[in-house]
Amino acid sequence: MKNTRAEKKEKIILAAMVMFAKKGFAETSMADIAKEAGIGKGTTYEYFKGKDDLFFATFERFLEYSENAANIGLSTLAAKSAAEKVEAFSKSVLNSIKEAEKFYPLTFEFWAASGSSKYKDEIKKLFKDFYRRVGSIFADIIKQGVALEEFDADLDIDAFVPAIVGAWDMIGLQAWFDDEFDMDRTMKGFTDLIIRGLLRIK
Amino acid sequence: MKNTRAEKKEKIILAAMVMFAKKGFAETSMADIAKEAGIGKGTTYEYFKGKDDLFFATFERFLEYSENAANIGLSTLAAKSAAEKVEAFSKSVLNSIKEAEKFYPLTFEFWAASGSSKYKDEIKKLFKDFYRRVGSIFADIIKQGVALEEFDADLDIDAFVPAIVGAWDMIGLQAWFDDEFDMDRTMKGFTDLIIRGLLRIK
Amino acid sequence: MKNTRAEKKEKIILAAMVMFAKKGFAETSMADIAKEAGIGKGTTYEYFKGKDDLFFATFERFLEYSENAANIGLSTLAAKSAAEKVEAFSKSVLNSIKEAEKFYPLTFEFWAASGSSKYKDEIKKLFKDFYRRVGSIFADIIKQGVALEEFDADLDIDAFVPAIVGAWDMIGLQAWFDDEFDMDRTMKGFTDLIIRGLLRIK
Amino acid sequence: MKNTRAEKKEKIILAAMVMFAKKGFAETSMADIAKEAGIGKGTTYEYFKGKDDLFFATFERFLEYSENAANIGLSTLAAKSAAEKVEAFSKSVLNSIKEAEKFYPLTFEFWAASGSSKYKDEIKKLFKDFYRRVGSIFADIIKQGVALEEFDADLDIDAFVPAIVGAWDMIGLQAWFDDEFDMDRTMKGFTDLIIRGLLRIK
DNA sequence: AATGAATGAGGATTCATTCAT
DNA sequence: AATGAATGAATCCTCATTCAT
Repeated sequence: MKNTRAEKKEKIILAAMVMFAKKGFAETSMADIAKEAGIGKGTTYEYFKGKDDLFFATFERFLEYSENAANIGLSTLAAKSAAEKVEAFSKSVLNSIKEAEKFYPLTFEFWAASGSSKYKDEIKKLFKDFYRRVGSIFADIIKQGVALEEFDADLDIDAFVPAIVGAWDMIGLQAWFDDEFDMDRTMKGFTDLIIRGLLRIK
Repeated sequence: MKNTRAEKKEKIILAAMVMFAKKGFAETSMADIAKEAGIGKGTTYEYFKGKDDLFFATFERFLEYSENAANIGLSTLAAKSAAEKVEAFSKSVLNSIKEAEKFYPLTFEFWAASGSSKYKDEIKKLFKDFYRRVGSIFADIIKQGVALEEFDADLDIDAFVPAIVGAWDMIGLQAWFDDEFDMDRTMKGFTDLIIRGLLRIK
Repeated sequence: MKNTRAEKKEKIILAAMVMFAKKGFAETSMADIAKEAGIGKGTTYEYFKGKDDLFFATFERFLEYSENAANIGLSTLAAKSAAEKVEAFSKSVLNSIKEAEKFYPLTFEFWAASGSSKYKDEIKKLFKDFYRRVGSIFADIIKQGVALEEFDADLDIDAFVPAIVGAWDMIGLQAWFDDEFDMDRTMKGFTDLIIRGLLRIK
Repeated sequence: MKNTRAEKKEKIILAAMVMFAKKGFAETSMADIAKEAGIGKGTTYEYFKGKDDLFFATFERFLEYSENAANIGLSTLAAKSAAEKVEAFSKSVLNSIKEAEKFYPLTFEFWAASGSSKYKDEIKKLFKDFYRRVGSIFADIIKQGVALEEFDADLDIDAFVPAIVGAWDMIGLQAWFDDEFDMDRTMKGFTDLIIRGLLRIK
């Protein structure tokens, strides 16, 4: 097989994600990553220009995962009513949060990097686009509900959607801080409230 | 004046906040901070054990500010109805976000530090307590609304409140990523939706 | 053709000379040389033990060139008087300096290597022998002039010849430092002075 | 005493000269220099921006020494005739070459650096100016001889002076290559020849 | 109390060399 | 024979921290 190169690159990215999540970007040495990847210290530089470059690659991979998770959520919407779709999408989001839980600190690293790293501008832009895209997926679901006259037409959908998307992210964050935090209950309670707010008032 | 010592300590903390917000924790050198504070490099060590210690002090100061902001929000609730209180509190939160906008990247640093720094456990705990406290303030407002039979009694208030509190934080985050982000509109739209969800359905 | 191996070795040596002249020994990487030679990075090691070995081969080639130049100068001495021979030899030296001008920095590298490289002793020895040989060629010309009673018999020929040979080298060096340096005029003026010094005083 | 700083800087420059002369620039590590100077590894960076910067400082110091040597030679010219002055100056030059003998390989390093180092342009310029200045000192001596009608008026002094100056440098170089090289005899023979060439032919 | 000169641990990176293909 | 992917030794440099003044 000849795609060894791509596979090895992937292996390094994964090792970097593991280490960055565990020790943070600054505290992780290139040697740590090489060791985790099971390769020589110099080999990393055959695949990435340097630590910053590798970090950025890690970020891109992270966004890809997140994006895929959102799309998978979208694909599972066989639900009948709009409210059920909202509920289903929320559950899917929750699942992807849970899956990525181990890597949650990575998110912090990327957010922090948007404030100070060499690639801060690119990172900010990619985050912005990402949140917009996810928001737009969710907004479409709601807009369908409005079209079906299930949800109220007076809502400023594009306004509150970013807040909801953000709220989801923060459920993961609070779970990170609080071992007793009940993600399921919070997600359910929040989704119920949102749906109550969305529904047409007869 | 005798409280010079406390004042100087304060000055150093402030300088550290400025530099950490600008360059991030790892990229900020103790020399940077001393320079920003207008003192000698060695002096910092007369007031703090080391960089980590100073960072932690910075974090405590940050939480204090945030806590105060929430309390100030609380103190301004002269509104009549519960819905108006929710609205007023939201506005107050928005104001404090706007005020702290320049320091937003600091939040990233603290979150990131909860994942890897020397004080990660303390930071996680303090964050957890902070979010719980803010949540509890807001939950009380809603509970009053329920008591007044203005809000629905079936709501699982403690469940969704953390999500709402989180959403507020993320409004600041998205504004950080997106220069065109309209915080006012998002906050208003979100608050309206929440209130619709809270109100008793007659 | 069967001498491919020797040709390739030659190609590598030439590539090394080009790169060493351009970037200096230390700054030139084996990859630079391989690229310049149009071969694979590992191939160099099929022909040379390592970088030092290749450098030494480069030095030997350099001395060969220089030696040939001196001999060619010698072969062109059809001039009649001894003074004319001195003049003709000087001109020939100047020509070879001009031809090698592009490679002048190489000389520095070899001189420097005589001070610190792995092969410093060999290099010193070869340089010594080289200067002695060139000096001896020139000394013979003068001695012939003495025999013909054209030059003064009281001269300590073997004493000053090394200085003259050195002076020629330094004409190249000063031209390297000084773009406005007029090599022709300097060589002519110097040769005239030397010949005046050599001639018998009647 | 407060000039400790300048003294320490000097100490580092000296240590660097010793090490560069011994191992060459590329092979000398900053640790080598620090050790030779008897200071900590990091301290060097308090006084010099980096290795290149230190090297350049070393070069400047080297030129200063050389310049002083030439000027001292000039100041000792109490000789009567112009020929005696030429002789005296030559001797003085020889003395300074002998004194600097231990550091001779340093010259190679600087010459080599003029071909490839970061500061190559500055080094080339300083070398050019240096050789011009030394040449001009020597040319003045000869011109005085011409004015006194001791030396011939037909000589193209500015033309051959650089060659003579170069020859002096190369006497040191050949002594470096050849342990048996007799600097005194070469210098004497060369000077005699030059003077013969300079004198008016009656 | 305040300072900044001195320090050395630590880490990113380069590159000569090896070796499996 | 030719290659280039892999390696780790080696080194420059930064910076948190100490300490003499």
